[in-house]
Amino acid sequence: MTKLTLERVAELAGVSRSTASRAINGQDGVRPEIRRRVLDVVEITGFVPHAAARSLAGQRSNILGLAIRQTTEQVFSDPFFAGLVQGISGACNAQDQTLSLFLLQSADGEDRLPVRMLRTKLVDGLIVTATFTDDPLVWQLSESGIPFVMVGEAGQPDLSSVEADNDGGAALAARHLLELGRRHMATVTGPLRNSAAARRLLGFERALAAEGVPLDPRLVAEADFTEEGAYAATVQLLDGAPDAIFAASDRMGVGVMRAVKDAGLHVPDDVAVIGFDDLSPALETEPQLTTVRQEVAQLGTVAVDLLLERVRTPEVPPRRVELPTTLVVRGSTVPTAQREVLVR
Amino acid sequence: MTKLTLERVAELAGVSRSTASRAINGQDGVRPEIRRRVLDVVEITGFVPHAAARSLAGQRSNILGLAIRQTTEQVFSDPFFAGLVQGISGACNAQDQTLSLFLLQSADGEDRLPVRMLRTKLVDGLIVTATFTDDPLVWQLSESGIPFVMVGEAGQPDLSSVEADNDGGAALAARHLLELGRRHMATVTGPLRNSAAARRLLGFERALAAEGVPLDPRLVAEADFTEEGAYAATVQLLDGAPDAIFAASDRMGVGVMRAVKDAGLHVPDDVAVIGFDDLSPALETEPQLTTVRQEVAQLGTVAVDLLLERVRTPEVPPRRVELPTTLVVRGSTVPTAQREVLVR
DNA sequence: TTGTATGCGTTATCAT
DNA sequence: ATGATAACGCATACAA
Repeated sequence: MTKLTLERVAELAGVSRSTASRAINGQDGVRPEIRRRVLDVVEITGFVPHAAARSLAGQRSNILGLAIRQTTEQVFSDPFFAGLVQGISGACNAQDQTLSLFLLQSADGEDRLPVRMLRTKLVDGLIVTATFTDDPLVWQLSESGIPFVMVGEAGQPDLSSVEADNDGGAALAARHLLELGRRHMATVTGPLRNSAAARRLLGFERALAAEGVPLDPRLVAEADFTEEGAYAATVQLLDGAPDAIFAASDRMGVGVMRAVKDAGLHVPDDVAVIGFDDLSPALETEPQLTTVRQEVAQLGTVAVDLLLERVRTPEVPPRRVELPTTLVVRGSTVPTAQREVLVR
Repeated sequence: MTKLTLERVAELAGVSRSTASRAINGQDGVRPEIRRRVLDVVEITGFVPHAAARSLAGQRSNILGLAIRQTTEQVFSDPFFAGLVQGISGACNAQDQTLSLFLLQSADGEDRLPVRMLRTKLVDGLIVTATFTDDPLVWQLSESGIPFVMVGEAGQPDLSSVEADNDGGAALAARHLLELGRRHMATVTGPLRNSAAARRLLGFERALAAEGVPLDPRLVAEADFTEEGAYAATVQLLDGAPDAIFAASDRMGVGVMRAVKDAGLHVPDDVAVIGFDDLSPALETEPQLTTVRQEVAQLGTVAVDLLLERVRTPEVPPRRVELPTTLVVRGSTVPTAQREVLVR
C-alpha cells in the first residue's frame, strides 16, 4: 500500500494536488461536486495531512503552547488550573489546534523555553499563565515577537490578556458581608506578587472603605492559595476577632473554615466566610462556601480566541478581556433557612 | 536580517549545509575544528533548527504525547499525576523531546485522537495513563501501530509498560500491620476497574491470607481515590470495628484518618492507618501517614525511556518495567516515641 | 474553477 | 571528511 499523501488522494479523486488541498482546507473556489469527491476519498482512505509538511509549507503549525510557570505540584493541585486547562483544551479541539504543555519549572529551563519555542516554530503562539507582576518571561516573550497572550494581568501595556474582574468580584464579596451586618472584616490573600491576589485585596479594601468600614491592616493575612496556608493565616487572624473572612480562593476558603471551626467558632454565626472562584472545593465544606464565581473555563476559551487572533491577524492590536464575576450565596454566610433563592 | 536557517549558518561557518547539519546533530565524521566553527556560529546567532522541517526531512518530530484519559478535574487534583507529569516532563527535557498533552475527555474526542495523532505524525509516540483494564483506546492504538507505552497495567500482552509493584507494596503494608499485632484489617480500595487499585487489594488480601489472617470481605470498601470518597467508605467500614485500615492512596488515607478521628477514635492506638504513594498528602496529616512509597516521578522517567525505545528501535520487543516499593513508617501506625529510625 | 510550478528548512544518499 | 542533490508532504502564487 502506497503511502497516503495528498498526492495520492488527489489522484484517487481525479484532481490535482492543489485542488485537493483547497477542498480539504475548506477554501472556496472549488466546485461543490469536486469538493465532495475529494472529501469522499479523504473519508474513505482516512487521510490526515502530515503535520510537519503542512507546518513547513503553510508557515503555521496549528499548535498552541501553554506555558506554565508554577511547579508541577502547584499546578496539579489547583482546581483553578483544572478549569483553565479544561477551557483551553476544549477551545483548542474546537478550533482544530493542538495543545502543547510546557512546564517551566527548572531554573535553566526558564530561558531555554523562549529561545527554543520561538525559533523552532513549533508553536504558533503561547498562552502564559500565573506570572508575577514583573516576570522576566513576559518581556523575553514580547521581545522575541512570538504571539502570546496572558491569563492574568499583563505587566506590559500592549499585550492581549484575559482575567476575571478581580476588583469587582472582591467588591461583591465586601458588599455582601456588609449587607449581612458584618463590620470586622478580615481577609486571607493569595501571594501578593500575584496580580490577581493583589487586586482581590485591593477591591475588597476599596469597597469596604467606600462604605465607611475601612479594613484593619491587622486583619489582612497573606497566604499562598493553598488550604494549609490559609489555615495557618486564619489562626493568626482569629486573634483579631473578625466576624467575617474573605478568602481569595475557594481552596483557601476551605482552610479558613477549618481553622474557624477548630477554634470552636461557628460558621456563619460567629464568622461568615466567603471564597473566590466557585470551584469544587466550595461545595465540599459544611456549610457550603459562599463565593465569588469566576468563569474559569471561559477564561481558557477566551485565551485561545485571543491567541488565535494574534496569530492570524497580527496587525490588529492586542486587547484585554475582563470577565464578569457573580456572587454565589451559600451557607457559609447565610444559613440555608434564611436564604431566598438567590442563585438560579 | 536574513532569515536564520541552516543554510545561513553553514555559509557563516564556511561549510556546506550537510556538514553544518552533521556538526549540529552531533554526528561523527566531521573534523573537530570544523565542528567547533559551526557550533560557534550556532551559539552566536542563536540558531535553532526549524521543528517542522526537521520533522519532515528526518521522519521524526521529537514530540512525545501524553494521553490522559481522566477528566481534567481528576487529573488536576491528583498528586500522583503531579509527580508523574513532573517525571515525564523532566525526562523529555533531558532527552530533547517536547511534551504534548492530550486531554481525552469528550466522548467524540475518544476516537478522534487516535486517528488524528497517528496519521498526522505530530507525535513520535504516546504515553498512555490510567486506562481501565479493557480500555478500547489501547487496542485502537495497538492496531494503529503508533509506538506507545502504558503507565499502569497493559491490558494486552505485547506492550511496553511501567508500573509500581502494587502487589508487593500492598503486601508490605499488610505485613507491617500484622507485625504491629493488628488482626482486624480493613481496606479502602480505588476503583477496582483500575488495575492498580485491583492489584493493591489483591496483594493486601494475599499477604494477609498467607499469614492466616484472611481479610473479611465486609471490611473492604471501594472508593474513587479521592479524600471524600475514602471518608465515606471509612464511615461504613468503622461499623466493622477494624483495628487497621489500608488506604490504596495517600489522598484516600487522609480521608480515612479524618473519618476515624471524627468517629472519636485514635490513630494509631485504636486504628492504624496506612496509605500508598508517599506523596505530599501523607505529610499533611496528624500524625503523619505511614505509607507504601512508590517512585512516582521515576515512573514517568521510565515511561519516556520505554517510549523512546519503541520509537527508535521498533524491532526490539516491548517490555514491562515494575518499580519496587518501600515501606515508610510514620505516626499513623507507630507512635513517634516507639519508633526507631526506620527511614533514613 | 483548476492545474503547474516553486518553495518551506532540514535530513539522508551518494559522490567526491 | 565534505559537498551536491534529492527527497520529505504540503500550500500557494501564478498561469491557464
